[in-house]
Amino acid sequence: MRADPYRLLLTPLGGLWLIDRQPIKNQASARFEMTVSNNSKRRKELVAIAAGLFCEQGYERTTVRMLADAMGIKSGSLFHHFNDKQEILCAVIQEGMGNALQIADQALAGLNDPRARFKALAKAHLRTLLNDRNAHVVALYEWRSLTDSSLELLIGMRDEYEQLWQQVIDDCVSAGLLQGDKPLIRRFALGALNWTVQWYDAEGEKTPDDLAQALAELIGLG
Amino acid sequence: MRADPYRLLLTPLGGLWLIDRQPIKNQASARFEMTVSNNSKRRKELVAIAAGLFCEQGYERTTVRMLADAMGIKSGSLFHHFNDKQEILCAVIQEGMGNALQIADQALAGLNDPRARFKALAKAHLRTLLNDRNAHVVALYEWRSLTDSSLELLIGMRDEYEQLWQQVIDDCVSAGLLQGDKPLIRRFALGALNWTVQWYDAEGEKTPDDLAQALAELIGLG
DNA sequence: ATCAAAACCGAGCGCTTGCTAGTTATCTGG
DNA sequence: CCAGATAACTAGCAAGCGCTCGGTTTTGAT
Repeated sequence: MRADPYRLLLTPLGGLWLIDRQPIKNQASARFEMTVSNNSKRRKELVAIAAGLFCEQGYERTTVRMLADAMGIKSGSLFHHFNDKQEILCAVIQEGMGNALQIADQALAGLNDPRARFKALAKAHLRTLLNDRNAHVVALYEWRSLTDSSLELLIGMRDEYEQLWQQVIDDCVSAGLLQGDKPLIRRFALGALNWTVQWYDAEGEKTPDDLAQALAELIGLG
Repeated sequence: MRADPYRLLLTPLGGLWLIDRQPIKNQASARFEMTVSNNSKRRKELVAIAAGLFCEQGYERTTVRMLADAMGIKSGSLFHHFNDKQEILCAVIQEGMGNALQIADQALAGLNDPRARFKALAKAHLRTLLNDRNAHVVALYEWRSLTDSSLELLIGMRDEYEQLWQQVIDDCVSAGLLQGDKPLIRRFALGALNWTVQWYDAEGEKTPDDLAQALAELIGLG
């Protein structure tokens, strides 16, 4: 599963891209089968703190002692909440992905016009990407440290999200608003959007919505 | 310098994006001031091997013993060629960046038409990105493990490359071929292109040139 | 053939890592 | 007010880490 480093990559905004991967048929939505060992409120706080550290320093360079310090506990106590360090990483990414899926669903609800759906999805994408930035940056950089089973869970969520985008783009092509290779358009669009995580300045003048609008205009969907 | 994890990110294709960073004025080209301690042929081989391992496993998870094994030497001997582990990482990224700059220069030489220059640069970008993929993936994922001085060197090269792109895009806007915020267009375009490193399948039917052409068409420069 | 430089080896030091075990403190519902 | 569950602490182990160092082999120009 980890053989080819290029073929499987986890992207911000919960995008685990696996080339030519068929969506798992009829699988129950991954976001409702959270079989995490512990879902307490305290755990959520800890996950948020971990997200910050992992984002800042990287997963491998963040020691359990650093995590514990930031959480105000001793390193041993950490393992009361999580079975191992990797589980914390998984929880961080899962959190970000879950939010992304939820927000995308909401954004599309009730919209029918392909152009409007594209814009709404792009805005939702950037909002969640830049809002849960810690989690998405961690997802981008650190997915390789996940165990196979964690990866599997997250890939399920990725597939869902990917489907959402592909449908919206397919509809735009069907309506004659876009032309070209449909999966390729999805990849270019998500590439442009995901890349914002690398340069977006929250203090700057442009809002995430502005960026989404600008991208739509660039590809003739303004 | 490492304070805000969002503001400074190293991208594939030698893009170290630093928000609103002014290009260093009149600085001698970084690619000719290779003040590396050792530039032997053997070293180049070792760097290529390291690129593969770093790409596959990540920098932190690749131990000096793994590197040495792959190189057919003992771990102690490694430090005859490099002062420390980080220097190997820097060398890997530097190699990729150097090639990218060289190829981009060549691609633009003699071309005047803005549209042709855009396409040529996009093609050069993808060719080098997917050709030196190991190095660029490492640059994307592992830049945070660089020391400040290594980072400084690479940022110089990044600035050069960034300037190249901005000029080509500015010319397209001036010629009326594109419209919108010029730096934003650059970022979207590079985002779409750089993201290919995440999903491109060398065995597939599309060549890097095909992808560059498809992107040009998507934004109306076909 | 010579010999200095370059490359490599073997052994291991000092330190950090993730994680465990056994124990204590704190909270919560009946 | 107490019993049980949850949370945190103390102390440290075993393994692995980057890296050092003195000595040996290989290489290549003369």
